[in-house]
Amino acid sequence: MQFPVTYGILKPVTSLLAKATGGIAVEKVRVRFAPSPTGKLHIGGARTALFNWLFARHTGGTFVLRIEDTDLERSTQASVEQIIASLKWLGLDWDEGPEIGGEYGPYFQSQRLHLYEDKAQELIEKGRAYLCYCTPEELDAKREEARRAGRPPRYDGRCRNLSEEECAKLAAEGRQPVIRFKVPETGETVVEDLIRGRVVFQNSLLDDFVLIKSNGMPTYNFACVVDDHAMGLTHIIRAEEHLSNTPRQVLLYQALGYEIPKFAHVPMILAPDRSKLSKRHGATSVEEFREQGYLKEAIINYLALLGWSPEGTEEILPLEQIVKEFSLERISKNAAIYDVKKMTWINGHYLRELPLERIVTEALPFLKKAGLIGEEPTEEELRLATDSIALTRDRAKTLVELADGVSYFFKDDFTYDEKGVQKHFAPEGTAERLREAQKRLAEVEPFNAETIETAYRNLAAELGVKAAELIHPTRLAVSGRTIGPGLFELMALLGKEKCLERLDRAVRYIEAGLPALRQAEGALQG
RNA sequence: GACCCUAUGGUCAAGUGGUUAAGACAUCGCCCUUUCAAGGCGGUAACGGGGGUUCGAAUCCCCCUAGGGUCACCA
Repeated sequence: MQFPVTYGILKPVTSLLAKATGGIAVEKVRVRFAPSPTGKLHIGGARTALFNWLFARHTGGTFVLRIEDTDLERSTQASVEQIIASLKWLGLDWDEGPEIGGEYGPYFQSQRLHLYEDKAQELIEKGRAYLCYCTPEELDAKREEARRAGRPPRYDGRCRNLSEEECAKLAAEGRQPVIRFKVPETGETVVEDLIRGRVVFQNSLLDDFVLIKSNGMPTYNFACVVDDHAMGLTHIIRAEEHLSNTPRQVLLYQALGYEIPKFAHVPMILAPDRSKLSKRHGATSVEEFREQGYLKEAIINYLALLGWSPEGTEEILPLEQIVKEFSLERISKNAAIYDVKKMTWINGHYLRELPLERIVTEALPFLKKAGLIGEEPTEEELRLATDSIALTRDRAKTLVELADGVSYFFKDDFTYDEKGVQKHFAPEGTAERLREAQKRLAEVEPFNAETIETAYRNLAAELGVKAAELIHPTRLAVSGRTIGPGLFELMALLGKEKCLERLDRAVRYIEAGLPALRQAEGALQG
């Protein structure tokens, strides 16, 4: 095993700030998000990152990003890039970490291996750790045996007191040792958690866990402690799944003579079936939600509300407000089931409240994907996109819906909504009325929402029908749909020429296709 | 299985010994209306169960139950 990278000063400094008032030393907050790059950033991870980020921004502290890539099998460069891209997209910027460095770097654990090696060596010298030559196969067998006998599957500590000769003998067999921590056999370890309070664990229940694997890589619990200390972190805010690991880490802090940071274990986010989030629950990664047309504002806002609550009753909160209000005290203790419906509602809110240009920018990729505009949109396409989105965004909940909702402004070859045809095209006299409307429309000048509406209302009066009887079939004729923006604005944007064409097409459609449809219906009813 | 955490409507969640137990999403109804949204108004719906403590428990304690988490050379 080699340790190719040298890193700078790893000083365990906790920057102290003397408060202007009274001279009380106040520790400057340093927190981190430490994902392992074994997949995309899922919403649980994003929420943990968010809470850390919020806490840092609220307190004027430092937010560190550290990549825990010690699992050689599962870590990938692609995941690193994915996670970084998602964090950036969400706007969760870090003050130290990959791409920007910092004085406590490097920020990839795979580049800090000799630190862990040193610390493990130190523990061995202190008599707090030892070499263990048991093979994974032997351990598996023992675990299995213990399980069958109904005993807890703990490591039995058989290598705890190996002599040098014994070690040499086992090494000669070609065994690669791991380094294990010597857990006290008695006593208890207390975890003081900012959210859970005081949690006590019996040391006798813990076994001698591995610090350094036989391939030279550190385990999570070890690397985590070494780095959290080396990076001067003051608060460890992470998901509750780590609470049970914390006594091991506390033991390590003590053995290494480190000051113990403050812990805050935030509740987990569960899938709707109450189980841990996984692929089978549909979209769970930030990237997937993005692809489904969610805005970062909505995701952030929703995630902030999962496990944390503002003091007031308003739930739609701009990020600045959340930063201002955020506090660890208001984080709840119970796991939360995420509810896409609520996030979708929030998304809809931002879709109609954010500046139009912003929504257009966000929507463009979706319009391209839907084939509505080209890779390099023309001036004309951009104008139409902006205007159609302005008309439509109030009714969309996601960018995907929005792109779908404006599609008929860009494409002529839409089909008519089936139920709409039965309801609005089938009635006797519809073709005639549409023909009449078309004629009337041809004379409307200028062609704007107001003039169109006047023409329609007048025509309805003359024909002695309700305006709706004209409006509904027209909507279907010009958009293929029964729902959408106000018809007159829609037509104005579409332009006279297209409206006339589409009305004509509808009339021909009704005249050609509907008799057959009516007959079929008659046959069914008769 | 052992250990740890948690427990207020379908979901999020306020609440820290005395409240008609907030609010939001969802859902239902009404209004507005050319449709659909949005918006407005209103409705349905909760303290898991059992023991204590107390004049008084959603709030404190114990037990049970349920859910989740951890028990790896994964993180």
